[in-house]
Amino acid sequence: MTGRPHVTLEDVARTAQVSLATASRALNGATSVGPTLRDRVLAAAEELAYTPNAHARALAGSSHQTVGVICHDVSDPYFATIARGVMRVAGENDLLVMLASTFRDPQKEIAYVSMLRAQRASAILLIGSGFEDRAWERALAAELEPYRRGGGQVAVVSRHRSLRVDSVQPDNRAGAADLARALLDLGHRRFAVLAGPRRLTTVVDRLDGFRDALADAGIALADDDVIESGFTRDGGHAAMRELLARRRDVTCVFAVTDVMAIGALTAAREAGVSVPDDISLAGFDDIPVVRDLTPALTTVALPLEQLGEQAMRLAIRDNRGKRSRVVRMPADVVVRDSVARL
Amino acid sequence: MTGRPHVTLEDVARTAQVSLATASRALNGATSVGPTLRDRVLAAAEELAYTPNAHARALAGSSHQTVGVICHDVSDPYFATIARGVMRVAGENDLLVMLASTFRDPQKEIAYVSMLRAQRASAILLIGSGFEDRAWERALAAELEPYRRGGGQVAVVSRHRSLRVDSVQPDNRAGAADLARALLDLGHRRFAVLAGPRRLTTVVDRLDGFRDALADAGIALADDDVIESGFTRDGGHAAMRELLARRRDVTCVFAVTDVMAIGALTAAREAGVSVPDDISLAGFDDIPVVRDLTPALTTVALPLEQLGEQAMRLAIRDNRGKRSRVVRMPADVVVRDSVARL
DNA sequence: CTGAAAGCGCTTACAG
DNA sequence: CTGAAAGCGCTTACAG
Repeated sequence: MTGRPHVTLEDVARTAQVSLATASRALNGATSVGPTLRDRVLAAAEELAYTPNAHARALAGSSHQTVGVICHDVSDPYFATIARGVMRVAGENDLLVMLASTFRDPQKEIAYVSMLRAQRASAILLIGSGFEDRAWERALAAELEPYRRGGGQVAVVSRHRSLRVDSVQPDNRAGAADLARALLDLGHRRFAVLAGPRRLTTVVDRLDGFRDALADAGIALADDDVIESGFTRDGGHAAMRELLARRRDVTCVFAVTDVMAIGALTAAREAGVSVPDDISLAGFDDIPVVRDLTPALTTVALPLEQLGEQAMRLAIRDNRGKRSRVVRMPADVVVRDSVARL
Repeated sequence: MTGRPHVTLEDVARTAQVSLATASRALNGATSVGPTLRDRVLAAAEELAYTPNAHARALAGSSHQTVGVICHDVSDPYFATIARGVMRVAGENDLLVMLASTFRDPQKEIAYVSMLRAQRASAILLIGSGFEDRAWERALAAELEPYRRGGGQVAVVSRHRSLRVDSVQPDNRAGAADLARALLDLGHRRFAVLAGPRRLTTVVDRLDGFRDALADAGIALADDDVIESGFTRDGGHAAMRELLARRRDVTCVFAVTDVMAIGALTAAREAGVSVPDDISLAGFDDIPVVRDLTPALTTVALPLEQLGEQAMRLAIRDNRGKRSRVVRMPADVVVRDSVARL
């Protein structure tokens, strides 16, 4: 820090000609302070443009008004929409949010938890899929454990295999199964799935739900019918290109996220393949923009903003000692124009 | 904070049987500490899962590794994309970002600056349009002034009339003018504009640029040709509905942001009006998803991620004493399928 | 290279 | 109602 030093409580106290304690009390309103002195303190603070030092406050034992939120990528509409819910609840509770983007690097996730721990964030929210990776899970737990022991709250959105913390669980598996059944009802029998990396629990859950429902109807989804690609718009685009190049007899494609479906839709258009006339397409999440696509995308709707709101509420409501809470969120199939009835 | 108290440096020092000073030095690596003692300290810290208290560090005069970022709405693709650039640079510099969403409430913007000031964030970034409002500007300046005096860095993206701080300026005016000329070249003569609230500087700049370029070509844009609406997808949707209801002879519509254009596109589709066969449509920003729309949207491309990166870089590179820096960013017209040649 | 001690800016019992 | 003083958990001259 360069420049003139900060104005401190001491400056305010001196200007108001009161003790440090009185200045502190007057500013915090809590304990009673005589009106004369209080006004003098307030006036002095105003005049000096005083702002309390949050670090000193936190150290001295007052409240930590910050929470940490870790997501994979803020610019992904899925996270951006969840983040909106998080920010709203945070704002309502006068909390400051420290938001970190891991850019899907598991190591960064752990590094950020560590930083947030150092900041003594009162809560840490992990938004987004966990990784199916034992070593990573252990390392994450090793950071989270002492954090919680020190009184920190932890809440996650999506499934993290071995983390015993409060969580908001979108019903990925059931939603994908419902989608499969809806598509079967429309007459589809030959499917392909555009999937993200299988180390992501979300991918695994959706894929399993979809596959199992098909199996229940006597339809097998071969490994070959699942194209694994990046968990992004470009990943979906590439996967769809690959699928179309193979020229298979697929009538319906399920992209495990809307973002991938968006890329897939454009890939189809570029290849001169009409959706849904030549091939049907469905996604998952119901991010805001999918109803503005042409055709509007059939998908499994998750109440994204609520996911964020709920996670934040879990983190705010202390839950010491009790066992971890789980808030399940519904996943509802929304049929739009991107799927055809056969 | 409930639960067991945090592990402190003192615990580490005791465990390692060294002084507080030595433990501190060993952990920070800076000053030299004998290898034996250093190893003992590191082992103790590891064993106790020690994490330094960032508040104590900040108070004691070490570095503040946090920066504050204030935007209107994280879930808006425009901000989300800019935020991506911000997060990347922050990550590269081991900075933690405190992100606040004002939800377009000017008062909240000021309140957040105040909170960030209290946190002693080393820099504050204001992302997004300023408001054309004298009282608000004064109040904002009243927070920012003492912050900067105390050594805080400030950088903004977009124009803020009276804030004399470092800024990243997308060329809204010139970009809109270029767009107007491109549309004129395609043969359009009757235009309408779907605008956001005029108290936003971004709206004013784009509108003025567009209008002036038309005027230069001898075409007047009547007040009546400008429909003011919300700065959102739904705002664009409503504005387009209104325009179509008026059944005017407009051949081309300019929505001042892509997000509004997306809503407008759907409104047209719902009304059975074909874009671009019946009416042409253009946006501004080039958020990622617009190339995936049908038709792909003609727009004015802003290097959004770079906007965020540059702002963060300005904030990181100290600029004490020198006058405020301005980084201009190009705005390039990208013609896609949503506009027809007449 | 190592340690004792002051100080960062607050809050909060503890007295009065 | 008000004040003197201890303490939060670190860092960093200052001595040795």
